[in-house]
Amino acid sequence: MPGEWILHVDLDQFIAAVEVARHPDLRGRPVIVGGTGDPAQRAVVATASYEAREFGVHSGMPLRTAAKRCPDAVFLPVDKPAYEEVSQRVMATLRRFPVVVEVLGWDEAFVGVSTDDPEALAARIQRAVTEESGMSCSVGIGDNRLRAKTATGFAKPSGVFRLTQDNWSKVMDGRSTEALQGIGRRTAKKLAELGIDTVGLLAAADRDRLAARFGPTMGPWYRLLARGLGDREVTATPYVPRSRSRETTFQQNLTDPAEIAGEVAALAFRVADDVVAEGRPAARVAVKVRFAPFVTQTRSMTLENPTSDAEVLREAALTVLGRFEDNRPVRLLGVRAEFDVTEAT
DNA sequence: TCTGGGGTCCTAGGACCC
DNA sequence: TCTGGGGTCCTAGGACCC
Repeated sequence: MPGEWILHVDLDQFIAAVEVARHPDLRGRPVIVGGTGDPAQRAVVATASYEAREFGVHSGMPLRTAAKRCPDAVFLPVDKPAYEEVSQRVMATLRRFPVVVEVLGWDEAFVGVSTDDPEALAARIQRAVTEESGMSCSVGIGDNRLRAKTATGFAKPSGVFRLTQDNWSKVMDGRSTEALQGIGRRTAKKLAELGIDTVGLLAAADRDRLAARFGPTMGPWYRLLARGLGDREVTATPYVPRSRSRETTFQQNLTDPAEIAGEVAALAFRVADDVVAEGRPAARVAVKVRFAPFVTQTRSMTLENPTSDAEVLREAALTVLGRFEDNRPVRLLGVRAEFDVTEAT
């Protein structure tokens, strides 16, 4: 009987790769994609090519900072439709194999498969993706989702790596807890304060102590993560979104209340379009305000009745906006619609 | 680090109800 | 009701991921 495997397929430097594929003269040069492509604007790096990463440029970094670190880089605007198109082509390639494909985002997917030779399948997938879309990808092989996804990190760029119960401890125990998907900088720091600064120590940590510090769900879950345990299920069932949101950071802070209200109304209309497209009514409306210098607050309300009506959503957003008391300059505004979670059968 | 945009899930306190 | 315990909803915020 062939073994059950999970492959995590992750496109290398995806956004930068799409740009290089259509501008071949950029190959080998530091390419940085983000915002409108103007490094003087308030925006951050969406993706940097490996050449740009050599200069310490990474995703999430302000474009301004990226420009200082790598002044010779080519800066390009984010072109969502272009990335979506390439992404769909790649996913179609994956679906052509006798596997279950679960799409996680533009540039990654889980593949569930029954095979005796996952490495051979990974290599075939890499070849097919490159031939059909010009993208290179890395593949993590695991006996569950967590291990497959973690393995991908060791496969980059364009390689294959297998992580299972057999080698998890050997590979992971000595690493920082931040190497685990789900543990970020903040949690790693809190863990370190408890004397837990490696995956191995977290795997052996006391359950009750973790629960006392991080809550009954998160505490014990961190311990499972450290042991490499997790879900094995891969499903092709389309994901049902919980919310839709739109937000904007302004190049200049807003101070005029009428202008702020106007922007919130405009965002509410955009969200309403998304709600209509989703085909399910919104049950809740939230407004997010980031005041200068960088203080973020949210206010929200549950609607009397779920609705897709743009006017009702706009009214609700403005009502919620009225509940903010701060009147410092506004750097960002956002509107989110939340759907009721319907019980799937 | 003068710090985007679009998401998800968990926690915790108070309201409210029985 | 000088007052318990449990369940659930609402709201705000935190953390994380790509």
